[in-house]
Amino acid sequence: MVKDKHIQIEALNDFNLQHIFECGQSFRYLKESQNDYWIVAFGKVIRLIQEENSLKVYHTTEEEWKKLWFDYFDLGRDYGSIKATISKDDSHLKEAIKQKWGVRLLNQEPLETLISFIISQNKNIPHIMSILELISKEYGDLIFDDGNRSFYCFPSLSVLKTLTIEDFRRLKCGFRAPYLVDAIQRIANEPDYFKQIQQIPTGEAKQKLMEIHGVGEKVAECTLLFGCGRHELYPVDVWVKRLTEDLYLQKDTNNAVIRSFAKQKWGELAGYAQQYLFYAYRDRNKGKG
DNA sequence: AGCCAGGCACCGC
DNA sequence: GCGGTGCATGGC
Repeated sequence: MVKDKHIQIEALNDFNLQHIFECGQSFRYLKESQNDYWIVAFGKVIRLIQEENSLKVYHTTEEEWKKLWFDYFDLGRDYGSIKATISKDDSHLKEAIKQKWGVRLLNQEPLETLISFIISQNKNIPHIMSILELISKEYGDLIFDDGNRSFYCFPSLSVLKTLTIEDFRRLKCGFRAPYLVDAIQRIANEPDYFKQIQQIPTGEAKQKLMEIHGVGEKVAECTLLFGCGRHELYPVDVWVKRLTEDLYLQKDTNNAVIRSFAKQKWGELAGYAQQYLFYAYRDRNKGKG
């Protein structure tokens, strides 16, 4: 159906485009049709078409796939064994994984992840996506245009650091505008900010991110889980709070207790458990408040 | 029309 | 430390 040049990836396991992109971890994709997605990251755009266990990837090369996208999709990891471990003796996870078997934790760019989750507070996913699209259209480079579809990359730090609170308000960020400016200024003013984050223990990295005005525990943990490879984190938002209380604990449990429960139950794999549970539970209950 | 959305800061105790 | 409240915006 699409005649352009592409590369072919074979023998994929535990991989489903819809599950990966619609589980709420990433915001810069466009669903062309079932099993056919455009993805914008790393200043590039690719189109992925999945059939069973194989994938056609357009607008990339074998080298680029190995260098960027393989790790982005976390393909070096055996999700079969992760799923077996976290769902052992756990009927809730067994059920969530049965429904959302193809989720993978994407290794996304830290800065874009942080900005995305600062914007995410008190918003739903479609609105987060539209704001990120606005920011990219206005301040990112046009990276693809075939007359039918066009895509803009997420702006670089050097561009972002020139934006003011008023700019972000104009981009519909509302009360988050000063948060975004504070985050960007701190990162721009500290050389290798995220390199440092990568090198320190998770708890310290979380504290450092929380120095940013407008970054609390949840945004810090989402940044670290989805953007810095800290797959042991179990970010507690309203849904995760609700589902953990509902399935495992009891109502009105303190968030710190929820996090320590997850750490004790799933250890280094808590982030995977969080994502399967979050996606399945939200799907099942959305609209019910 | 009013309520809600992958929270957070700020304010009273 | 904790619980309550306001916050910009858009979709329903």
